[in-house]
Amino acid sequence: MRPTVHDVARAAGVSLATVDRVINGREGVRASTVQRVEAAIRQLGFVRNQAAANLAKGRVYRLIFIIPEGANSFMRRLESEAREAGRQMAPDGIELCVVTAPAFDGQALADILNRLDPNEIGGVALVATEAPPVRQALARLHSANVPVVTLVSDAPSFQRHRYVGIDNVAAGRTAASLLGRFLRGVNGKIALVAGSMLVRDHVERRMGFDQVIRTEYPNLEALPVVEGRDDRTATRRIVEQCLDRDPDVVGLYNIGAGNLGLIEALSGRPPERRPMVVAHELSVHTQSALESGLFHAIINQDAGHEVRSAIRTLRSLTDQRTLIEGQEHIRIEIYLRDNLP
Amino acid sequence: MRPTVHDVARAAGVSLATVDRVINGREGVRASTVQRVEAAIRQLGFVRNQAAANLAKGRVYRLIFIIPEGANSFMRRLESEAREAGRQMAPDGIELCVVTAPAFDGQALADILNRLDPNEIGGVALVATEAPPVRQALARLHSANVPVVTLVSDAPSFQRHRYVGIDNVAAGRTAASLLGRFLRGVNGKIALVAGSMLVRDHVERRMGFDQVIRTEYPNLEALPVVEGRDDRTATRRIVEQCLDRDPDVVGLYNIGAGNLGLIEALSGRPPERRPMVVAHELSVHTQSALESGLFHAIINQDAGHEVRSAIRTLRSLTDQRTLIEGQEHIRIEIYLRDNLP
DNA sequence: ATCGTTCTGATATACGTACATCAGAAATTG
DNA sequence: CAATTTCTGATGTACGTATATCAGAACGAT
Repeated sequence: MRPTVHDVARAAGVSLATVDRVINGREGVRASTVQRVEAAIRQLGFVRNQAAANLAKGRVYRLIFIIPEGANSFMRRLESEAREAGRQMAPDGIELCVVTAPAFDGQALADILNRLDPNEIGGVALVATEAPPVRQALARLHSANVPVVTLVSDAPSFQRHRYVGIDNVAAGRTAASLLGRFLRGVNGKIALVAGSMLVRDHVERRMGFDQVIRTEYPNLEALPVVEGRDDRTATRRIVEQCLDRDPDVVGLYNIGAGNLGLIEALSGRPPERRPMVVAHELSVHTQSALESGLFHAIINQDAGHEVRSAIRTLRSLTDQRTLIEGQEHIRIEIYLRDNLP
Repeated sequence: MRPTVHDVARAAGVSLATVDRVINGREGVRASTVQRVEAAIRQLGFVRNQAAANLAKGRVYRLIFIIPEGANSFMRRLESEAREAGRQMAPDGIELCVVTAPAFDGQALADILNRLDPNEIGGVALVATEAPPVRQALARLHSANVPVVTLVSDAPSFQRHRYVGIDNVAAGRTAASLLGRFLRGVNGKIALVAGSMLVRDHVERRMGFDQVIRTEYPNLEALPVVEGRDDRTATRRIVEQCLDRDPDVVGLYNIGAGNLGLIEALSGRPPERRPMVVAHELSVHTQSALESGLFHAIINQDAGHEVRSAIRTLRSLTDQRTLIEGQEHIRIEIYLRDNLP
């Protein structure tokens, strides 16, 4: 049986109340006594039983998840995973509140953050837009000691405790390596489609992609990015234009969302005139595009994993428990037709 | 606040004791009363607070992990992850006991299983060798209602509650697709190296690999498997022989362990005479082989994830709680130099 | 109607921790 | 040395559930 506060009290020769004061950092204990208690804790290897503590406190971890609105299927996935996780975690005293915010709208996001009462909440996870009001709102939460994690996309200026998401530069490099390897011995151009180059994760992916293509695949040339605003019809149109205009396009990297439009554009072309395609985010659509050979690889980040990792991170921040680092690392997943889940 | 047993008792118009009898399936309650209580539970949406229940029961989940001995670095990784998880989970009332068994020795494994007292343990996770005594030992545990999960490799004849590991046929297919794509337009042979074709996961990977190469890459021909018994020097020797003998070898798939020997064999050859290489399991060695360009892709399963998934699965089997399926799926991870963790 | 069963209620204790109260001991001050 | 102030101990209650005991109620059978 693991040692309890009672054991600590006995070992230190003090009362339960004193042990409690020491453990919870309350004042009114002489320094020398504190030392005796701490020595006993170390010696016995006492670790607080968090479940019992939560029970006694009647604690609920009230966590807020803020996710962009709109048709972006990854964000919708993230939202539904968050709601699902909220349901699953309720018995463990986690109350998860999922909120949506207008996409790409820094002020709206900041308003939501500023309306949060630091005393009422146990943590915030958000997909952050990079804008001054957001930075300020995050700074406010930070100074009020509210645990905060950013999801999916990060910025160095954000005051947050942790970023939960993939390394987007590495993701771009990975896309380039896949296309480069798949197009071994082929000369030609690669079309790049993004949602918007105003979004940091897209910029970073682009950067990583260029690095690798330029230094390692001289047979390939990356064309300037065309923007589809993560929108189906817009993406379809620009992809069609791009492929029609330039017959040398042998590869395509879709940096953002809008995969539905991309699939439509590709299906409309004869198989021999389709490029090698790498896109992001697994969904029913991209998955069947992989299976049918329209897409050749998909780079994915696991939305469910991100949500659960964010929850664990926020919880451990309020509990001051240490995390299992390996469990919280979000992988850059590569899917071919053969290793689909 | 979530409803408690007290609320249920009040709503059903019965006492706390009766609610307890119903919830824990104890006898001594008239059928009509049981129905009233169950109705109240449904109506209030009562869910037992597992933390409080464990506290009251003083329950410890005593779990046994059985992992093969030997130099196989994936198994060592699995072992250390299990021990680490055991340390981390101890505060949550999980007592994890990690045991090693002689590799490829069905009888020894069965002996360990048969020595386990079903009343003393809360679950077993094991890397199972396929052999009759093992089957029987698993059947015994099964009939004693001990939760059991198999790790890494599965067999249809095993009586277990769940398999925690990757789909090895799909892993083989994935390896073939990678080599096929990377060797676009190249004619030649592919060397296959396995630990032993007596091990089921190796056989399955081989099967998946052949399926894809034969049907989709007529330019490539898979050579017969050579066995390196997951051993460093043996693997080195057979790889060297194989590459020297056959200059047409343009690709190599290492199905099992023994990556150190493979790396040595490859380093000893001039760069232009090295094949395209896909291997299994990420480690410091395979990782640096990827980075230096000796290996071109690695297929991995996350040992830490497998261990934690096994623990969650065993726990939920004794608690009768439902799992989050998405969290328990073990991915076939593909690593290139660019998406290393 | 009486007896013996079978249910049910009331009540208490326990798990490990948090937190509050109050009395008394020890240290510090004048 | 007395008067404070600061520290410590003893004790009780609470969280939500499990479990045990015992008395009494409702029930079935005779």
